[in-house]
Amino acid sequence: MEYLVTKRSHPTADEIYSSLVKEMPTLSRTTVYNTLNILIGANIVRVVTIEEHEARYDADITDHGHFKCERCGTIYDFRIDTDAIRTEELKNFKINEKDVYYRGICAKCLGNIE
Amino acid sequence: MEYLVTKRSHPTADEIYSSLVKEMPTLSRTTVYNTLNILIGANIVRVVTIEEHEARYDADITDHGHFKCERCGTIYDFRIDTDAIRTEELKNFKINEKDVYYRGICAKCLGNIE
DNA sequence: TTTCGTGCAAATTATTTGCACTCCC
DNA sequence: GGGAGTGCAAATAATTTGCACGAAA
Repeated sequence: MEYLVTKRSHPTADEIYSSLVKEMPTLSRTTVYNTLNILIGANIVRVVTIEEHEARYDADITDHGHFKCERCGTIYDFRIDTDAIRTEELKNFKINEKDVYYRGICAKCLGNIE
Repeated sequence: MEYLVTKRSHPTADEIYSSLVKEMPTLSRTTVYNTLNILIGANIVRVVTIEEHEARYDADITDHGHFKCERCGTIYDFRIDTDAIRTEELKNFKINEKDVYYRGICAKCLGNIE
């Protein structure tokens, strides 16, 4: 948990394992998954599934979107005003969770191209 | 492709396979995946990754959000005005793709509970 | 003949599960 | 002792890949 909070990137389970196993040599992947699932159940951690094949984890559970640069792979957070999204079609729906994922090229990579 | 366009649900690769294999007994899963990937590459089909473990496919490539009912599993489309989402933080970013996923309980299931 | 779509079966990979072990009350 | 957290190794499951076959051009 401390790792997720301090490192504000959006690591995969494997990245978490690889980083932490250096300090805790006995750590196993199972424990990483177990712990993550507990944290998710407690609503302290969110899953970011911006990539199809692997889940990423985020200790920031406030409403915000994720942008993934298709060139450098960096994932950026951005604030969103979800209330601005008109959703008349979901008028009588109970919305528990909102995920907004954008993909494209970030400003840094765009600058490097020119 | 015809299947995806007529059936407006958001089937998984396996659902597509299972449905089509009845009409085309020689069909293989490989061909389903091959074809889907061609269609995705041609920007005719979008992947909906509202579920972690399996990809769903959508022949509607216009900007719209997806709502998944956690009770009945139905996936609803809803129109979104993506321009209404203020994204000053992505000012100089090139955005290629926008995915909006909501989860909760749909009106129909809410009605059944009471 | 060469190319392309197809299909089988094996490989891949993130995640889950079964089970055994240890630590701590 | 008993429960919880841990870790190994095997299982699971969606998707990809290697390869070979057959039709079409």
